[in-house]
Amino acid sequence: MDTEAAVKKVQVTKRFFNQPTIALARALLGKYLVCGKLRGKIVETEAYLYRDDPGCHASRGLTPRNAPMFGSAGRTYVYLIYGMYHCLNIVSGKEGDGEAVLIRALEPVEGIELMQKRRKTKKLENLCNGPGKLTQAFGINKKYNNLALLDGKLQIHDSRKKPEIQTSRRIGLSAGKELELRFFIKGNRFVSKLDL
DNA sequence: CCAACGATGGTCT
DNA sequence: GACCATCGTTGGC
Repeated sequence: MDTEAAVKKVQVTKRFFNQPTIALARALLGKYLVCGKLRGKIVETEAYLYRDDPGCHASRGLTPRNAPMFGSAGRTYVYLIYGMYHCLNIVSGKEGDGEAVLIRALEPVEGIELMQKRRKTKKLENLCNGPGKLTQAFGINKKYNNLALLDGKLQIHDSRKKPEIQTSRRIGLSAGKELELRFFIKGNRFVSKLDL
């Protein structure tokens, strides 16, 4: 009873984003991504690091595309992948580091009808169980790039629950595929891939 | 069930 | 011109 309504409106603090990238990738699990009336629980993330991570967009220096990654923590980095889909990241680390956390999957919570319409399917498990799917369901595109999450149209809301976290290699990379930098809520059926 | 493949266009060399 | 932090479909079992 209680707190469902109250918890909904509590954003994380600015301090929340100022933790090391891997810690943030883990801390984001169980939190809520909120965009207008849409709301989803974050169930899967990946960390992208500056040092010794050839899979990171920032690993070969600043370019026009990856510039948001070198900004301050708590901003978005949205880019187009395979000419069709967008990926949503949350910039992390210290300014100039070039690190970020990729949001890979959500458990749909509110605004499910709109998600179903945009994704052209009713099946809940198929609405947000992948980085390209969740941006489609939430209507996230390049216009959402390089925006501050605090007080913006995209927000992260808090949750007190501490989910049980499982790790694996990251998905879909050629370089840096061996690193154990994927994090997801154990047993959650909205995760993009359960094996590995 | 699952492996293979094509779509599609921005980004960087 | 090659690469790509993906996804839906297809065709096999």
